[in-house]
Amino acid sequence: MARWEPNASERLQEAALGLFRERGYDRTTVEEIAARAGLTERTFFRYFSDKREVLFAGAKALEKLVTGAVAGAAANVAPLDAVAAAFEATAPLFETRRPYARERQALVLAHPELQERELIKLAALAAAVTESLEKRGLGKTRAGLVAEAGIAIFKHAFERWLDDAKKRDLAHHVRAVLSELRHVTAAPAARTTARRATRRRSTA
Amino acid sequence: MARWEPNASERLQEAALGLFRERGYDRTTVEEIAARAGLTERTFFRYFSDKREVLFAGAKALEKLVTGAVAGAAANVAPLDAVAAAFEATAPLFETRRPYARERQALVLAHPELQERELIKLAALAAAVTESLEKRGLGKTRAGLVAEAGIAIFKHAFERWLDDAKKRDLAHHVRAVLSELRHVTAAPAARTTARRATRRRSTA
DNA sequence: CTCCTGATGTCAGCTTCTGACATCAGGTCT
DNA sequence: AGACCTGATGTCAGAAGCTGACATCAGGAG
Repeated sequence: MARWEPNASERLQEAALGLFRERGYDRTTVEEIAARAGLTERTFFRYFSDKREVLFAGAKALEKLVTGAVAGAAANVAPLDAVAAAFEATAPLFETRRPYARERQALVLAHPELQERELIKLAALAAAVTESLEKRGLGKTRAGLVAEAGIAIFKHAFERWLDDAKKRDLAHHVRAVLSELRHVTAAPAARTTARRATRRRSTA
Repeated sequence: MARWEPNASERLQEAALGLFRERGYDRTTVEEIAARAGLTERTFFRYFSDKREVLFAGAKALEKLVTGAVAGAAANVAPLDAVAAAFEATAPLFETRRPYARERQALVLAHPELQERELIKLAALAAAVTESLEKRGLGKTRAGLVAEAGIAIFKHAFERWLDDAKKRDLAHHVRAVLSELRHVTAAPAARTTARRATRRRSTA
């Protein structure tokens, strides 16, 4: 028989989420979270470096999944396609949790401090993907751009997925958004139909 | 004669930067910053909503400049070009301050809490640009993608500009990075020379 | 049986940030 | 002129987040 109840971290996460739902994020203290989990404030801070972090426990797993997929992509796949495919591969992580994801999204959106944390997690993910791409031989800037484009695709795909009345899966939206990105970044040679030529400086 | 020394906000910014340089960010308290500026801690928090914010006073001006330029771009310019041009237009804001920008960059890079703040400022900028693009008739997702691509271009261009031994201006680097982005997001029809066809699902 | 380890608790303290209220020079209104 | 208002600042108390140092103690290792 163990000395303490197991799964302290999970208990803290559940307690936190419950309290945030009931009272809101700011009106919940770390002491209250710990108490609900049967622990003390000090122990909370041993598991999570700060109050926000309790909502981002899954970030490391996501990062590993994505970077692994990028690293494992066939060498002849275009970098952006490899990254998009890697994000498609995360669909199973979320598939069964759409209601939870929606609730979490609303919570984060309502609190700038949580948005900041989300943004730095995504930035860390972008950095990790960048590194994977550099190992495939891409230059630093290009690797960074592709990684950040991938993050942008993921963000918009995720948002669409959350709101999708037709309940199509995340991978579907990733493909759709990738297609839009390609459309919108395509070089502006001949746009729509009849237009006077646009004055263009030669880039690069 | 005024009742108080003028330019309280500027004095606080200077005091903060000086102390951060001398002792480091974490070992500087808000009370010390205020004291150096001849004010009290309470007054500091009247000018800046938190300790980090004192380093981001220029963000609003940057946002106005960029969104203004996007809104004022000719209607026949491709959205991504309009956004890139808007970022090129920010060059004068930085041109004379390369050493300061470098120091600030190092400070932010060394402190995750400052990175978070920088990221959310960029996200706000992206949101503002997105709105400008929507007014030009772009759909929500496309506007968001273009804005975020623009931010990515700006970030990498800025980094290159900081380190550029040849001291070329920011606009030059924006154009170069834009070109790289276009290259790297181009649809992968016929890549380099001899390759076996890549299996591709039809997107969208 | 003893010792060590590791998860937890206890406690004191610093810093950030906020609300409530006080102060008071200078301009405004009559 | 004199009363009054305004707005920038100061003072004070306190909540909450977070940290370092040290104590506790069940269970495993030897």
